Amino acid sequence: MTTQDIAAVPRPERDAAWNLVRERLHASGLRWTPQRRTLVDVLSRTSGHVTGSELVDRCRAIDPATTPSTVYRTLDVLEELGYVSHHHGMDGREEFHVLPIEEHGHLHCRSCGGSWQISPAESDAIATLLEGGRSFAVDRSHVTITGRCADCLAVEAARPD
Amino acid sequence: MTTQDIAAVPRPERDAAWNLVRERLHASGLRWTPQRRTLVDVLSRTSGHVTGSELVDRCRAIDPATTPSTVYRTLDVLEELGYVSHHHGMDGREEFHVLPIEEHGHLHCRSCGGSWQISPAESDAIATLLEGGRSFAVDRSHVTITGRCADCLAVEAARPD
DNA sequence: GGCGTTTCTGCAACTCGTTGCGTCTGGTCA
DNA sequence: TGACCAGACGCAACGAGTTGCAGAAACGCC
Repeated sequence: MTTQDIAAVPRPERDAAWNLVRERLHASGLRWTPQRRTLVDVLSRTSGHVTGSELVDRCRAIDPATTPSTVYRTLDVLEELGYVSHHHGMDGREEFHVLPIEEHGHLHCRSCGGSWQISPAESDAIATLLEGGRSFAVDRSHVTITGRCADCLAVEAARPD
Repeated sequence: MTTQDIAAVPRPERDAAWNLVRERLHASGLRWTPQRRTLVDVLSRTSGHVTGSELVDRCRAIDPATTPSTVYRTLDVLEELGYVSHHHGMDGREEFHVLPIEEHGHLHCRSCGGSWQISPAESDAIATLLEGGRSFAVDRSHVTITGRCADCLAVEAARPD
């Protein structure tokens, strides 16, 4: 695993955003260390969802001395700065979502494990619906709904079981 | 396999429902063992939400020889029979919900960890909203929305931070 | 460049939950 | 009553993630 081949994602603003990480850390009195650089490096080449252990693995590919506790602690810091967000998948594993440009929720298929985004408008509608009757502020970026996707439904319907 | 058989059971007959567990197991070619009796015993005296490890602890209080793997495997079986349902809390821990009389989702406060039920009507509205635009069958009993409850919001508002 | 402060790291130990495997036993049939 | 066998059990090892602590090092200051 190396610098080049990961997803050919980067929009210009995205790299710019990542370059700001160091400054943001300094501004908060936090430090810029080789270990954090490694993780930011990995994250900057990642799009969509990754689990915590996947990130640990990718960091180890760059620096084999990487330890899990450092990665998870750095992820906490980056989450506080808004560079990643996390939620728990169906199996309870942590899933990190890199650079949430806009707040959105997720649909999660419990059969195939697939994941799709819920549009901000839909998250908003759900939040409004629930907030209407009670005093509760819905965290719009944490809306995760599980069920079964079209493909898995088709497979199940086809199988007489 | 669904919750349908017990969904119609009124609350007074809850104990009766548990007495049926043995028969339901037999009907499925499964066995009634002392370990399962212990867990069913614990569950029959539990309402609302419990974590897996809490259940292990309570079983150990009755039978100190209880092992976690047996408890979790039995919970899987009971979930398949519809006697419990589980979802993952904010911290990724498993949370079991005993005897889901009707399908409902949850509101979860990320500050205090509190949990409230979402009415079936609301779960339904959310499901309808999401299923409208796409091919996806929402699992209505797994709708879990996080945010902050009124109390925690008040506390945060009061603190100048 | 050297120094002091404070954050961060790495390790080890821990929790929660899962899985593989050999052994045991509940339930059935003769 | 005894034998059989699939299902269940207990153990041990594992994976993901967390935490406490002692030592390392980033960074501001002189």
